[in-house]
Amino acid sequence: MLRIYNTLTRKKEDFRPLEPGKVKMYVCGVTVYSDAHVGHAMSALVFDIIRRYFIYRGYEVQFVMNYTDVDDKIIARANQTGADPLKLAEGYIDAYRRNLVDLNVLPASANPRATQTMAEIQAMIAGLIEKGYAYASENGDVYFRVAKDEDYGRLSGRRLEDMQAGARIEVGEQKENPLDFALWKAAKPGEPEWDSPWGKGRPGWHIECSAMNLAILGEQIDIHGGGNDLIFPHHENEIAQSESYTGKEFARYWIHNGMLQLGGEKMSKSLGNLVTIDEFLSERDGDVMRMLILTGSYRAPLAFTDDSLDSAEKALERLKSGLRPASPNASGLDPRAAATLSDQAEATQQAFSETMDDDFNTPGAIAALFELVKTINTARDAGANADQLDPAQKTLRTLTDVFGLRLADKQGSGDADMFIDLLIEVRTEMRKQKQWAMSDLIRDRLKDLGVTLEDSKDGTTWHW
RNA sequence: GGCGUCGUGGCCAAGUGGUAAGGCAAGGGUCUGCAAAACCCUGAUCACGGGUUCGAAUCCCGUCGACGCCUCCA
Repeated sequence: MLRIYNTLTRKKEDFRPLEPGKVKMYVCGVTVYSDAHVGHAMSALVFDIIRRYFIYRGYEVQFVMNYTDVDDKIIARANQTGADPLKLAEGYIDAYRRNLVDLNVLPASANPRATQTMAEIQAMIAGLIEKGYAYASENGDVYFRVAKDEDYGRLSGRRLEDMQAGARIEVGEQKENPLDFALWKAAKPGEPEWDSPWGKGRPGWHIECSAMNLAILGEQIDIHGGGNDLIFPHHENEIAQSESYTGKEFARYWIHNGMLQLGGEKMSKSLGNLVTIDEFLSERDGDVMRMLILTGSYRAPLAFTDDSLDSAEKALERLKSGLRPASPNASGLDPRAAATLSDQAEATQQAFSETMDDDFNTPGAIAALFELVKTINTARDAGANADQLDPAQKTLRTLTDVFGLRLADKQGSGDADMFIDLLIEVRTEMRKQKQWAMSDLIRDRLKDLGVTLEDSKDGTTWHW
């Protein structure tokens, strides 16, 4: 039984989908007003891994991730640069899409955008007004009436009374209660605007997610995810809107990833302590970021440092070592010794699932994979041939696929392979004649070109 | 101040009642012409102080500390 830590109850709970065998999940995407950073990558990767695990377990997964393509920051940014806000957003959406591809994140079932969900958003706002959960102010804003929602605050564990103290109404807002939040914002001059029953304007931030969920996934979903910085107010408000509108429980399980830390602090656009995904990928492979996340637990803060990345990179190499081919002249193991390979493969597969079932415990699951790697390497050293290694290596490949790791060699154009093989063949002859100096030169020069040779008593292997 | 998460070997980190997985780093060794890789061996009593229990890293109370949210934020 898969167990998930539910932010709503602060407990691990058995996962029971609304519909057997199917998972509806929605993850809050990004507001596209600048380049995405590795913190966004973390969130995308965490939920990609969760999604892939559901698929591995045989679920049919509907995965929706939105783009917030109209909001204050986008408008502010556009005004600074003289660009059109919607075009600006479009550009950043394209960039983020490319980032996700580079990070090997599976494409979402749907990527709704605020600007393309306008009808649904307005319908929902109108419904909320009708039910008394929202009101339009004189200036054309529409606010959600927090006091009308008895269990407001249940996700973030806050009580309205506690929050009243520090809350203030900004100049120009016409709220009944300082904690009321905007569903619709009246347009100011020069801003993107849409017609509505309340005058020209644009949606507030929270309503788009509620409307998109309703439009694409329906009134109830299994899993709602996002960074834990969204718990309040964003997800709290989503619950308030959706449940007030439909009268039904919105999401069964709320999953939140921890924040990526740079210099001991949360990486964020407002703090400015960020590394963009593009910057990261120019330095290291996307697998490294994924591995970093896998070696930590998704709910905890994660340190993004050179040391932690180096460590992740090495760990990745270690996983890859399990996939290296048998030695060219392997003599083969006796059947009994070979059986330990398939035994371990089976044990690993089981340990993998058991561990992952416990709230996606990736560090534990990775540990299981390392055990398999060790068994494979030991067997290879002992002379296992390709056929004997195959089942265990297939298992390793399958399970690393579940994590979305590509484990690809650095380059490997393919065309060079035959020449490298030829060089090795020649070098092997030289080594037989003890021409060490020339043999070492070939090895060194190939190393400079990124090709690593490894000699063993059973022959020479190479990898990029 | 309120709400929440957390504090395990040099670093990262699993483990939520029965005497501490795994990775990285370090040291020693095997293999090897050398190198690399791989393999083997070596290390923690779990922030601190109380308490519950036959028994606690694991439950309870307190202290200290870190981080997140309480305004936009993955």
